[in-house]
Amino acid sequence: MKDSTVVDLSAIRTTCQNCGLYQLCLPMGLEEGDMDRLDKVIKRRRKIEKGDHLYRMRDAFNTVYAIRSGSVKTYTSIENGAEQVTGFHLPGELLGLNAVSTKFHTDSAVALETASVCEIPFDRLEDLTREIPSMQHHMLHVMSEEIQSDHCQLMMIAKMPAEARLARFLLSLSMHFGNRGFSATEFNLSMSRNDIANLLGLAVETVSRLFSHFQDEGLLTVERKHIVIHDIDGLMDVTTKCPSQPLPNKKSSD
Amino acid sequence: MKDSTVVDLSAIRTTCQNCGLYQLCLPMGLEEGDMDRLDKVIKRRRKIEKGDHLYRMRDAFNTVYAIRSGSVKTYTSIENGAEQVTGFHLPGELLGLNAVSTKFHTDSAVALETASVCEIPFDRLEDLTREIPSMQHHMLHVMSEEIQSDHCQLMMIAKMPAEARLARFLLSLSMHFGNRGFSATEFNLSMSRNDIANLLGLAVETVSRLFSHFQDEGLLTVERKHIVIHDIDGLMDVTTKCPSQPLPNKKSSD
DNA sequence: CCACGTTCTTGATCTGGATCAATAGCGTAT
DNA sequence: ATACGCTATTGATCCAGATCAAGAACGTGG
Repeated sequence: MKDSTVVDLSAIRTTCQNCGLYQLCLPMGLEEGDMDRLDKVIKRRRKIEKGDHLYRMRDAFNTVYAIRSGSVKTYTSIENGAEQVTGFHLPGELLGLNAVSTKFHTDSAVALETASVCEIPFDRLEDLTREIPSMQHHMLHVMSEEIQSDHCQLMMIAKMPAEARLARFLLSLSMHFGNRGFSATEFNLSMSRNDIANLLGLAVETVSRLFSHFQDEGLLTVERKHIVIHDIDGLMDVTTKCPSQPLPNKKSSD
Repeated sequence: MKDSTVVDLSAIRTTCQNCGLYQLCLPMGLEEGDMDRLDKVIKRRRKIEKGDHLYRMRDAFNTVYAIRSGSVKTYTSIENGAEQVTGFHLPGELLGLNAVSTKFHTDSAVALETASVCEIPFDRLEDLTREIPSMQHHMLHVMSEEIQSDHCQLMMIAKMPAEARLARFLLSLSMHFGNRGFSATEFNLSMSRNDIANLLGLAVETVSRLFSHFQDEGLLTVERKHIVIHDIDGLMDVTTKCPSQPLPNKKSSD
């Protein structure tokens, strides 16, 4: 369904070099020779259908996944069966590294839509990491980025009101799409309202109401999964609407 | 300013081998020879007074810190001046690694009481990491642990009621003290109520009330900073008091 | 010693967002 | 088509925990 013509597929075998995502993904910053070595350990193009799991909590950890297309949700489940969404992941992102310390996964990863991923055996990756300095740096880089984004998420849930959380979520999606060459103002949500609510620590109903509210304000148009952002700056204003904030330079009315 | 006095400190110079924390800290799992190499790059025993900063947000990142004694709070500040506490850190913990991706710190670290830390230049550490496989693994280990604890924290703030959060916080402190050879049931809090509230995403008043409440229930005795836990199991029960939980075996009144 | 600032506790009130409830829009299997 | 299940929207009510307010306990410096 992807390359439907008669050409032989081996000739057009994808490599990191022609992946189009390589600047966002693992090979970022690698020299050509090193990229070839990486290429050799990667099992490419595993196809994943919506609802399929890349891995599940408690599975043994031996593979790292790079998303090529589609989107993936990660979540952890708690004793009592409740579920906490920890993130939505777009092409170019690396998944699974947080299991290094436990040797088994502490979260699950499920496709939100048809997706394709590259699989990288972790032990082979660790070898490479040792041999290629910039690769080592990159691994630490990826993990420290994750820590930072978690801190940000933490702060958001702990301190920001519901509307600011949703606004920030939408802006972050918009930015990611923009970075990947898609429209930053018009896109489809691959996740349900439920998943969004869960990620943001809100109830579904609240998310739904907020979408309607944003639409009433003229900030965006929402039709089910389809979003068109009309006023990025307006959304950013919402982001900073924290109760504890003095907001000295706004309107100057007082 | 490094080796200033006349007594010869070298005789009592601490090394990782005799640190007592080495099983919790960076040298964990290293062989003796490798530990010596690590020893050589570590600047030991920087003394930190209460309120002093190890580093501040936006500082250039070039050093990783290992806590030897005392305790340290990490926090990020948001645009508007609000502050989000991201963690309290006890002896044996490694600080600063999350700045790898940005090359500058995205959080600040301040001593909650007099503390001493080891400083490790990151570039030297990265070299070592490349040369000592188990060290490389350990670095990833430490970071993935941090990610997991952040996910846990996220879940807690997003899904658990106030009392469960405080109970979990106390149990986690208790466990950490226990692991370090101190009493798991009697200890002093080095952080203020304000800091606790901030970490847990609550108001100070709520934390204060919960302490009183726990005391009324006979779970613990609290006198300012001094805590004595009387009923660990009871506290654990509180931890699982989530509203979304069916709790079939509770009272059976309906 | 007392004065002043900080941190903590406790009580009274208020509110953002959860929960409950009902309906509407879609998807998809028969 | 029709029926069933799932997801989303919208309204009405409720409550956990925030906010406001007032003391009390402590620390620190004169």
